[in-house]
Amino acid sequence: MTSEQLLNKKVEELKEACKKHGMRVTPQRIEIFKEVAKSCKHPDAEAVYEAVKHKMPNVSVDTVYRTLASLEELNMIFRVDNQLPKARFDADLRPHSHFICVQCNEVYDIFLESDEKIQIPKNASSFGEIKDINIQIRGICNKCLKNSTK
Amino acid sequence: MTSEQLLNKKVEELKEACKKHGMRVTPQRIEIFKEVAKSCKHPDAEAVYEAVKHKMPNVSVDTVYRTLASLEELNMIFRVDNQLPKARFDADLRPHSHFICVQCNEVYDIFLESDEKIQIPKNASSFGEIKDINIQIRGICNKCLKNSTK
DNA sequence: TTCCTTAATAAGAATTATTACTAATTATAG
DNA sequence: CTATAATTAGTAATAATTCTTATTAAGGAA
Repeated sequence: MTSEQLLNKKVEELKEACKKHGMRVTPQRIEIFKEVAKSCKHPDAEAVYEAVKHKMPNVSVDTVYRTLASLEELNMIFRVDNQLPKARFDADLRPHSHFICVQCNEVYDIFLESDEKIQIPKNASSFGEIKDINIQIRGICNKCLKNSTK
Repeated sequence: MTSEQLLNKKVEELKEACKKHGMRVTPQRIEIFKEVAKSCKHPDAEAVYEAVKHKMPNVSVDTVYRTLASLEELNMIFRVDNQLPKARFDADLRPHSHFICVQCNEVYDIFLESDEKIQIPKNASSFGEIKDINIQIRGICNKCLKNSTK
């Protein structure tokens, strides 16, 4: 399946999710979702706004923030846990972790190998009902390492 | 060792770290650090400010933010990865994870049992140089679960 | 001890990210 | 076709954090 087809499939999922929750399928919603879904950059709200503006010059900042929030409620996207001032979004729902570069703030996806499995700490469930688990690895990415040795 | 003694020990560590890095030991630094170190609440900057104000009524918001940042540089405290608008701080340097309640935003420490070990995803190091790893479990804490069934 | 350099602080203004509001307009989905 | 959810534009509010400038005080030197 090409990335184009994969994206279309995700858009279809979004449409269904909207209908299921009595939300209208609007071009803005589609575009904003596609922007997050097609990027591996884990964009922030501003980046999404800038990108969507190319296709829809009239889109408003407000719509982007509102839409990102509703896509999150639909569980079509989620926020990446980070220590940065801006929220970063991810539309890849497969369980995975993130490598966050402390220098350039780039966020990379880390997928586990087939024989690996995310380990939930034994006594985690003693604190309450678990919804999800997030793992971030912080460090300096290869790109930044390369630049600093120049 | 009492918690009082433990706190004093940590303060001594801070003083040494300051000297080592050519940073002055100021009452504000001590107080702000103690406030984070003695709490298990993972306070945000505002909470630290409010608490410190009781002892030092003239302390400024700015000093709290600046000091928290420099304590972080000294590796005496760190930020808890979260999706909340406010940064939360932790002075417990022992490796541990966090349970974050999505309802009340409380942050609980999760320590691994002696036979457990944090698993770093195999291909994490392929992205760059790893500095640290963070695990958050998101869910609804026992307190909130109890309140919602009432 | 006193002096001196300069790091650190206080106070409040400024900035940044995000959210909210208004009212008029658009366009989805039944 | 129609009811109304969603959007736009523009502005305002808010919340978290950072900057600016004058002042203070830590800690080394005399």
